Amino acid sequence: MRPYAQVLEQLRTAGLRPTRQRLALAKLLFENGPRHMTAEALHVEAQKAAIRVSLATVYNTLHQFTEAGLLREIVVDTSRSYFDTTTYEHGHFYHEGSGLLMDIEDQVQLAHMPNLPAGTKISGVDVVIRLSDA
Amino acid sequence: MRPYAQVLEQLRTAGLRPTRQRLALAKLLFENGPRHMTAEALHVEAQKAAIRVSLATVYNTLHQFTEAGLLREIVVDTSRSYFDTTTYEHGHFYHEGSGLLMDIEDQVQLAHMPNLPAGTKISGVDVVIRLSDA
DNA sequence: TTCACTGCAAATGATTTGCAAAGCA
DNA sequence: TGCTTTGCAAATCATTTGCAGTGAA
Repeated sequence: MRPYAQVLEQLRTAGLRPTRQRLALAKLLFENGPRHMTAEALHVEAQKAAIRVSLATVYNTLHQFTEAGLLREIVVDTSRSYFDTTTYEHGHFYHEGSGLLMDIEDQVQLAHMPNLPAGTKISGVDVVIRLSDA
Repeated sequence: MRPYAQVLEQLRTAGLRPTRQRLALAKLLFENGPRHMTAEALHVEAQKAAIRVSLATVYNTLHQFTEAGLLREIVVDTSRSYFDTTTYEHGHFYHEGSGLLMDIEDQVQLAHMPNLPAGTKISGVDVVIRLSDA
């Protein structure tokens, strides 16, 4: 539930114009609580909401929002990209059967951080718990 | 450094014939310590070793070995699949710039396991520490 | 003799890109 | 007016698949 003003602000900061398509997609993404969307799914949802936007623009917009810090890309499946509206670092449950991706609400932390290879620094820590039906 | 006999044994168990291509690829994969390979990289390596094998067969073989439990697939990048010769659960360092994937030697465990969604069970826990140059 | 296996080339599917038309500052 | 943005269709790229030929039991 990110406020409209914040979206505008971040678009402006990123040098992105608040076009009809970007605002409409932002509304779908941010006015419904935390979400995990694929480009295809967002496009379908836009169509249903009678928003005229091409799939190419959905892809562009997702990447631009990610660079602007409004979204975070989550890698759980080689066959498609997921974008998460929750941008701080947190773990995920991934249900392989359904393709459903969920935030892990509890704090998941590593018991201890391993030593890094020389000359490197951490750019992110991904924790994915893969689920199947019990 | 998996022994030849074990590879044969696991191929037999999986109902896979020990063909020239499978044995040659197994040798490249398992006789050089722990490795993380993409299909493309393994194909190039095979060519250099004068092993005649098509890219399609490399793909088939990687998947068959994975199903047979000789390899584990690691998801770190939507643009390509990595296969790990170390099959027990362990974390990875992924260097985004170079595409290099490394095992984390220290034991990385979660500080505590979160509650799972109802009706699900864990099929795997992936920990990936993304690295960039310091 | 049969069924598995391989290689080739074509198909696939998600994503990206080139470019002309349309939109916003 | 001048730079962005969009949409379409074509291009890409890793991966998969159809199928005829090859090989192993």
